[in-house]
Order: sequence, then structure tokens, then C-alpha cells
Amino acid sequence: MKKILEQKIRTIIEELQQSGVLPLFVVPEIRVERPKDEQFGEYTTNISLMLAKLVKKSPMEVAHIFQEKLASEEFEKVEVMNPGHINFYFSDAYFREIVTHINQKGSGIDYSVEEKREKVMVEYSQPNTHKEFHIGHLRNVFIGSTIVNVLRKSGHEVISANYIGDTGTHIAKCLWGLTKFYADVNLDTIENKAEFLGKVYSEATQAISDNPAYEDEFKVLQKDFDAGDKILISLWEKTKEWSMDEFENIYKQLHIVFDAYFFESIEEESGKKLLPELLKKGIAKQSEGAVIVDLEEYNLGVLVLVRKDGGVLYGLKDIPLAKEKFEKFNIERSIVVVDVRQSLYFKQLFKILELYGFHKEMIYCGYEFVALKDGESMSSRKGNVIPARVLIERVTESVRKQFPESPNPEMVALGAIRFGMLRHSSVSKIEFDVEMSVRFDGATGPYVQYAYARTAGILRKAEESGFSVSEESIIVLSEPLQMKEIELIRELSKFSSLVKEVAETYEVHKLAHFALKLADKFHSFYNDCKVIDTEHRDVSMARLKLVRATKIVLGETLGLMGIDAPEKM
RNA sequence: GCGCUUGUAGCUCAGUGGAUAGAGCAUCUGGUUGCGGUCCAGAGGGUCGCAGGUUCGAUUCCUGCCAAGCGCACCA
Repeated sequence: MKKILEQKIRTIIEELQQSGVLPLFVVPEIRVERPKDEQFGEYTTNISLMLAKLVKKSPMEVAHIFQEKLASEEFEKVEVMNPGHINFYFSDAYFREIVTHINQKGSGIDYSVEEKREKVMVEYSQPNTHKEFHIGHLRNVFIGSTIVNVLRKSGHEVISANYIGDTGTHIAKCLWGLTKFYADVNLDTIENKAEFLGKVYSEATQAISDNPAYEDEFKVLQKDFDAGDKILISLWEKTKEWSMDEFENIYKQLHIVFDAYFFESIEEESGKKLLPELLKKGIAKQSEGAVIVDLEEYNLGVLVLVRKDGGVLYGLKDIPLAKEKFEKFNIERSIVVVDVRQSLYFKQLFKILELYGFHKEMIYCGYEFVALKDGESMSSRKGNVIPARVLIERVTESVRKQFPESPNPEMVALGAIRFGMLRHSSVSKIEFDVEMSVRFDGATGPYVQYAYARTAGILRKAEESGFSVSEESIIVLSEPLQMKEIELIRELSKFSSLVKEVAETYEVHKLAHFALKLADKFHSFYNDCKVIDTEHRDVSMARLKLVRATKIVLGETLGLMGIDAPEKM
């Protein structure tokens, strides 16, 4: 619709120029938008404000010229308002058409033929083995999986990828801690193995930073490990599996599926093979015993690829990884969801790849950290992180306490957590508030889930009262449409452009805000308009269609965010 | 020191080159012989960090300043 209006305006301008009503000028970008206030209609354009100066007429004068030309049957009216906005109001027939369309074709997403579909890879989660999977990692998973869902919904072919940090300094520290403090312990009998590793890691980090002698010991072990010491390698392989098992459990609980797995330990080998070429091309060089890439001339500092003791660092692993993504998987776009603190690093990485002659579309989506409200700041090195598992348990417990009759408290809890994190834009730091997140009122997951359950409840009740909701029938709705009906339909109609927008901007929090608004509008409609009324079957049928459309769109929105849409709760 | 990000209602957060800056929580006032009130309607509450600049128009773009967070060679 937007595009059609924009095109129409362009045509009008060109006609007016040819007929001499308007002088010749370069036509500026024409933008038709949703007005921020609903009293200004469905669509609005400020084209007359933009043209006023060019044509040396007042904005109002220009607007009136357009008004005449733009009148058409889809619109109830085309209105001009100070200082020169042109607003489009739809007729009831158009609103009814929207409801019919959603009932017949689903959420209203139409894949226009000219839309470019791409093969895209989204890398996210990237947990480190031997460390706790904490609530910051949860945010990453929520953002990443939502981006995957949205891209798929908008027609792209998406590979979701995970990149496991199964080697590096943190592993060596954990292994050192194990051999130093737990050499006598039979590791196989330990109960929560992944949790244990996280604990050993933070103990080891603490000990090494407190005691210079330990530091030296650790350095020796790290060197042995890098050199392939058999005993260390076998300990690494064994403990790595513990972490991997834990990750799989979490992903399963969150309904997360990855299509591809990459491992740092494997990329490390590729990186080593690539190094001579980087040195030969003059991209990398020796400095202070280490191998670095000097990016000072691009104002990007210096990146160390190889430590002076020969240890391979993350940068050298990410270069072959990027190549592999594009060359092996044939993708056109690569997206990486990472902690915002790595943004300088990713700028460096992309620049290095560019210098290497690798010109591809690579994007990183940064997000800020998560803390628990009233908790101290977290760091897995300090060991004061809140593990994902603990948060899920705590929120589930809170749901149980507040709503003892809830049939599936964990589902509500997971919805509450996902929504609680996804409703914040990526740049904002989250202080997760357990109590607030599980409330049924306010901006919460349960509130939206409740709205969905209510739509389901109405449809169930309707079937019991002898209405056949799924049968195809013409939408009547009341004549004329009630304000609350229009407001609800208007909201429904925004879904497809929202999905498109999120697919381009990765601003996943907009889905959460849309879901809230839609739930709001539905509740408001529900309060005003009686749906099931055996006295007025035609109105009931029509409103049931509207409820069904709401259920479809709300369900899909929740689905994109990875939140369960319950039929009952 | 340099760089990045943020600064909007008491609190938590949205939003925008234009039309009276929006939600939720909290506070106050109404609404149920209910299609699940776990809801709805309404009220109060703002110099959009400060100062300049660009513009017909800036909370939004630019510059400076202030404040907070983060990053800046051997962690990822």
C-alpha cells in the first residue's frame, strides 16, 4: 500500500511538471508513512512540506493540489492538515478486506516477486565450554534465534550457526585448576559437571591472578596444552563433552536448533595454515615477539593474532571461519550476534578480511549485558555470574508461587524471560527483574500470552455455542465498524511491514512492542464489543473472524520471538 | 588520553526532521448479574543532560561541554 501511494505521488508530480503546473526540479524521496497518532488516518505524507520551497508555494497550497489528484475509492477521505500533511483514511471496506485476508492467507505477509531472497547465515550463542552459560548468553540466544525466525519469515534461506569456544586461555585455566586442585578427585562421580567446570574456572582465574607462582605454572601448562600434551588433551576432550551436554540441554529447553556448528579448536588449525600467507601479503607482521595486524592507519588500533609464546588467538581463528562460511555454505550475507564489547574487534576483523581481499556482506549485531536487578555486575572470570539455569528456575518458581493453578509454569516462565529481554533494544543494558517479568499486567510475556489464550478461549466457546468459525464466510463486521474494531484491525495490518523492517534492521525488540500493542487493542476490543451473541449471529460471525485474525497474528508474533502461545493458561 | 554507546515522566523503558513527546509500573478515580476482570476506561506527572549550529521546522541531524557505561597488544 505504502509503495503504491509513493508511486502514485511520483506520477502525479511528473504529470504536474509536464503540464506546467509545477516547475521542473529533481523529485525528492517520497515517503508515505504511518502517522504516529491514529487520528491522522492510516497513512500520511509530508511531500508538500518538502516541495513547498522548491515550487515557491506554501505547503498548504501544494497539499491541496495533491488532495484533488489523490482521491480514490479505497479511501474514506484524503485530508490536508496544517502545516501541510496529507492524510489518507481508509474506508470500512478496506478494513474488512484485511480481516478476510488474514483469515484466508495467514498473517498477511506477502512475498512480492521482486523481493530479493538471500541465503544468510546467522551465528549466535557462541558459548565457551568450561564456563557457565549465564543470563547474558540467554539474551544472545533470544536475539539470534529471533533474527533467524524473522529472516525466514520474510523469505530468506537461513542457516543458524553456533561457534563453540572450545579452546583458548579460559580452557587452559580450567584445566590447570583441575590438575592443581582436583587431581585426587574422581571427576566421573561429580554431579553437576558443567557447573563444576564453571566453578573450577573461576577458582583458577582467581588463584592465578593472586599468586605469581601459579601464573608461571599455568603458563607452562598452557604451552603444553597448545603443544598437544596427551594427558591434557584427553582431559580436555572429556570435560568439553560435559559442557556440550549442558548446552544441548539448554537449547532443548529453549527450543533452539542449530543447522551448523563451528569449533574454535578446528578453526585454530586452519588459522595456523593461513598465517604464512597473511605474513607474506604484508597484512600481518611480527612485533614484540607476537604476530599482529597493525590497523592504526584506519584508526582501529592493533590486533594480536599470535601470542609471543606461539598461542593462536581468536582473530586468527575468525578469519578462516568467515571464509568457510561464505565458501562452503555459499551464503550471501553473514550476521554475527555478539556482545557489544566486541564491536571494536569485529571492526578490526572485517577490515582485515577486506585487506585480505575478502569483500562480503558481514554484519555484527551487538547487544549490551544483562544483570539481575539489585545484583552485582557479572563476569564469569570473577565467578559471580547468574547461570541461565538458575534464572529459569527462579522465574518458574515465581510463576508457581503467584499462579498456583498455572498448568505449565515453566512455559510461562520461559515466555516471561524471553519477552523480558526481547522488549529492550539491543543497546540498552538490562537489569532483569524477576518479579516484574512474571506479572500478568504490564509489559510482560504472560500478559501477551494471556491475550492469546483469551482469543483461543473465545473461539472454543464459540464452537460450543454452535458457531463454525473456521468455515469460509464473508466478513460483515458491524455496520458501521466500531472504533475498537478498527483500532484492532489497524494494528493487525501493520504486521507484515513490521516483519520486513525487523528483517532489515535486526531491531527485534519491535516485535515485543507490537505484541503488546496488539494485545492491548484486543483487550480493549474485547471489553467494548461482545463477540458471542446468539441473538445477532451475523455480527458474531464477523467478530469471530476478527478474533481469529488476532489469534493468528499474535501467535505468529510470539512464534517469531520463540515464545509459546498457549491455548489455555 | 583516544574511541564507541547511552542520557526522554518518581521508576523501567519505547519513539521521531514536522501536527498536543508515548507505554508499563507506582499513585489516584471509575467500570463486572463477565464471551476467562490475570481485564478495561480515565486522571495527575516531562525545560526529551546542557549550550550552540544547520533547517520553514530539531527531542531527533552536526559541533562543543557535562555525566554514566564499555573498549583500546598477547582473554573471547
